[in-house]
Amino acid sequence: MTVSKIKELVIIPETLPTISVDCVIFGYEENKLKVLVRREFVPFNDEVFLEWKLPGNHVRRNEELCETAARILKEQTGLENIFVKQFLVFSDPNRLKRRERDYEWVKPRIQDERVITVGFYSLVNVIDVDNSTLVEDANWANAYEIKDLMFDHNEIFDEAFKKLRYDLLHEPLAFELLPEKFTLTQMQKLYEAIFNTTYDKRNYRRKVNKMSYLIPLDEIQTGVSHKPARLYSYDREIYEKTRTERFDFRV
Amino acid sequence: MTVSKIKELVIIPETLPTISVDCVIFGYEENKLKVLVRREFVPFNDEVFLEWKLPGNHVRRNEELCETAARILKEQTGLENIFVKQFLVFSDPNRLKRRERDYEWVKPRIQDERVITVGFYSLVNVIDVDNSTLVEDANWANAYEIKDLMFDHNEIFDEAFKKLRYDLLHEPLAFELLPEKFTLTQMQKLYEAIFNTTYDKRNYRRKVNKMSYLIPLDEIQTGVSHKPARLYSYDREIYEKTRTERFDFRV
DNA sequence: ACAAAAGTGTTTTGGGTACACCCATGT
DNA sequence: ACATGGGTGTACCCAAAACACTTTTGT
Repeated sequence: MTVSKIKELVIIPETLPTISVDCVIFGYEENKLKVLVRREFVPFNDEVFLEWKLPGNHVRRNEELCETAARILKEQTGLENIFVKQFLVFSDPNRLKRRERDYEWVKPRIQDERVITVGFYSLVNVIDVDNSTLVEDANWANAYEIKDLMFDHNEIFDEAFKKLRYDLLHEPLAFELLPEKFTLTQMQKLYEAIFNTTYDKRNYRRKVNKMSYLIPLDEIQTGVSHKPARLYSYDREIYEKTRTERFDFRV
Repeated sequence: MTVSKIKELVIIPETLPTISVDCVIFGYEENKLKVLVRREFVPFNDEVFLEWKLPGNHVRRNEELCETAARILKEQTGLENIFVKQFLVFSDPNRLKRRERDYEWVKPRIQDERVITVGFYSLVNVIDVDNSTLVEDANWANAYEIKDLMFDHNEIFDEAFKKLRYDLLHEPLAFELLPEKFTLTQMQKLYEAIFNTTYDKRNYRRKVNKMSYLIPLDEIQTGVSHKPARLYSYDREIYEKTRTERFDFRV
């Protein structure tokens, strides 16, 4: 049996040795911005440390990086067809060796001591995530209270958050985190959660009312004990047709 | 003699097999935006094709990606301490195989058929480049007339140009392309070259006069056959102290 | 009736944009 | 004297920001 024959039979496809993808998965739930972190038990010096890291994985030989990111997302949340976006590459030759116990933990999991990682971020609506498909060691942490993460993952998170905020002002990303039909107040609260601020309701509405791709539906909220709000939906086609270079989503 | 002993003696350090850096080196000369491209002679089917590509290189085992980019810049232009910035990763598994003759050419130069490349861009003032240190096969091409490049390099160039324009509106990058002391008209012409447009002189000046880190010097142009212009310099420290999240360089 | 969120207009302020003439220098 | 680019001010319009009350529903 040749080596290539053996390779074909191996279930886990071959991965590239010195490159990986790490994902910052942002979630939105109860007007709060969350981030998915994974718990790991790290044995070191006869102790076991409870640590947290971002989900990540190796890149398979025949996949694009965004496919790696989509795969990580599926593994962690069960969701498919989710928006993912690369934001920065982290290439410090010592990035895995900043704390000895982290490196001891990761050593048997990598093929080369040098691993360059490409950071991706992703947006999911937490209510779409079936808690049974969320892997057991995953946890939705408050984005404003991220604890110490392993390796350079705090840095990766910080860069992802910066990029998320920038992109939200320049692309219609918010609709990845909103339900199909949403109220303007829901949209406003989402921006407030991500930018950690508050906006004036009237000014906010004046601004978003200029967006032709925000479609007011002939439908209102039901089951709320106050005046029901009008529902809106996002029309991607209108956005694609009418977008201009300089447009931004700032309010 | 052990393998590791041999490795120590090899002059060219070991490089990572599946990752490379490609550089889009922007230059500015005579109010024109240029890009450095390399000429390659590509033998294929008993013919020799003259082709062009972006400069690139493998990543050494102990260097950060930005060090790889700086090394490429030094090799191509002789310049050191130049601004470089990563902008996007290109990971199409077939990116080297889009044209058969390109792949035949590159095959003996790579360690693995799959190479993911990280795009960096860089800014140099072409008059700083000694033509004797510019490598022979390099050429400053007009950024608006880029010919067919090898592999996915047209795509890499397009993305670099997009990112350059974005960054120029949000960071004080222009000063990387301007001489130490410059006139406001020189600065305006630079933006006009990069954005391929023209601006109103009075409005442009009103805008840049609000930038506290643009220092008017007690010095004017000499040797020009018209009213000599005032010279300005850029004060990085003032910029760092006074920059705000939302500021932009749009005019 | 009350609680809770929806929905709506006006004023002020500052920035963007459009536009034309005189000035200082070298030849 | 002339050619060349340097340098300046004003008017209009629109967007940003600050600000408070009425409406509709469920309980």
